[in-house]
Amino acid sequence: MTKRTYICGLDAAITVMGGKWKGLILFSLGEEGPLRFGELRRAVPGISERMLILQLREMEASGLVHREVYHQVPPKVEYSLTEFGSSLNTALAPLGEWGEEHMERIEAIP
Amino acid sequence: MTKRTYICGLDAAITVMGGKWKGLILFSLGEEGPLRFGELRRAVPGISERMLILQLREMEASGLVHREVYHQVPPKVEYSLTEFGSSLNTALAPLGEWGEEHMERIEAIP
DNA sequence: TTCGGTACCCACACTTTTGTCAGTAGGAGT
DNA sequence: ACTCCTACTGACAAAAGTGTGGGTACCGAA
Repeated sequence: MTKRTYICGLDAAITVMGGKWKGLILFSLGEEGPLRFGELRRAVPGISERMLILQLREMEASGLVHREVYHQVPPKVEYSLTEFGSSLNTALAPLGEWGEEHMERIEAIP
Repeated sequence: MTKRTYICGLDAAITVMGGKWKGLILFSLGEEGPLRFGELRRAVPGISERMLILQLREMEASGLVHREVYHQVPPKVEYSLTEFGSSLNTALAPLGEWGEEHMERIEAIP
């Protein structure tokens, strides 16, 4: 949130995909296409409703995801990746592969 | 730090490169080769000594960086990427490029 | 004897992030 | 009338992250 300019591209990228969850949300939306709130919640195990909403709001504000409201009862809201979000997702792919490859080693760290 | 298994590779990767700094440290070490503590501090603008040390300790424990002590006075300690750290750095490259490409858009977000 | 330079460590306080547990709207089904 | 369903919202507190200002050790130089 500091108004200064980022020191490099990686810095900027890390800022937009913030904490622990945004990457996973991006990943889920990329893999499974548009998802409604409840589906997304199930797609990202361990996240609380509150966290999911907060993250989605930020990602919407960043232009990473699109929020489509269907005026129904009970309510239905669908989240999907924008072009921007999709491009981030692509850039994130190698990182995901790296994680897969070194999964055992990473799990042994704590 | 939770002992459960990660839900995907991206999850695992995000865990090892933790917060805001580890990616930048990795990047600096990758670009400028082995660096001593003070040099690293200058290479990552805005980080405090305390943070740098904490992050380096964690990264050492994760096997991402190697710490080489030279028994001199005044002290000299050099940090460098391990193979493991280097591979993460490579996987991080596309993310850095993405950030560069969309820098303006990202800066306009807050 | 005092000072400079390097790489740290420690205690404390503050800020940000994350979790928990309630509660709301409003039409449909019973 | 009452309950169910979904997507939220809000208050509160615990946990994690981060900054600040000090201190330590060591040896050589002045």
